[in-house]
Amino acid sequence: MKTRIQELRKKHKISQEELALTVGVTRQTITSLENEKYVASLVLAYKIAKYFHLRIEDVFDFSDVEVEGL
Amino acid sequence: MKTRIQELRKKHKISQEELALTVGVTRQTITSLENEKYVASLVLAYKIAKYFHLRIEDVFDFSDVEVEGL
DNA sequence: ACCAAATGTATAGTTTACTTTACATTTTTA
DNA sequence: TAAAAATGTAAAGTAAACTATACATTTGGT
Repeated sequence: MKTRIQELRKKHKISQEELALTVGVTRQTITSLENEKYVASLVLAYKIAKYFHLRIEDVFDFSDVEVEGL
Repeated sequence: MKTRIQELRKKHKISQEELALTVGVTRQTITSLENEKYVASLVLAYKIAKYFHLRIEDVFDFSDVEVEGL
C-alpha cells in the first residue's frame, strides 16, 4: 500500500516522532507505514488523514485494490 | 466503530454473503463488522465503500475518534 | 404455519498491526 | 566537521482482524 505520509509530513515539516505522538502510535509505526512494512489500521489511517486535513483516500493509494465487478 | 454497512446493504437488497463474496471476506466478517465485534481493516473498508460507490468516511463513523489538537 | 434463506453466535486458529527496546545510519545545523 | 536530531532496522511480544467450522435463531415468502 503506497501512502503520501512521508510527502505530506515533509510538506508540513514535522518529524515522524511528532506525527506519531499526535496520532497516538509509536515512531516505529510511522516508519513502518512510510516504508510499506504494513498497512495502517482504519482508525490510524483516519487520524493521519485528519491530521493533514485530508480524506483517507487522499493519503492512501488504493489503486492496486480491486473490488470484483467494479 | 459504528458503520452504515447494514443500512447500505439492505438499501441495495443484498445479503451478507453476497457482500462478503464480492469484497473477498467471509460472511462472518461482515456479520462481525455490522455487529461491531471489531473494526474493518483499511483495505476492507475501502472495498466496502467502493462497493456502495461511497467514500470510507461515508460508511464508517469516526465521530468518536479523537486526534490530539484537532 | 411451514420451509428456506438469512443472520447471529461461539470457539479455536492464523495473520498482521502495533509496541517495546535497542542500536545503527543518515541528515541537519551550529 | 562535529554534535544533535531524525530516520531506518531488527527481534520478540501483544492485540486485534480475519478464517473455518458448526450450530442456533430470526426473517421472509408461499
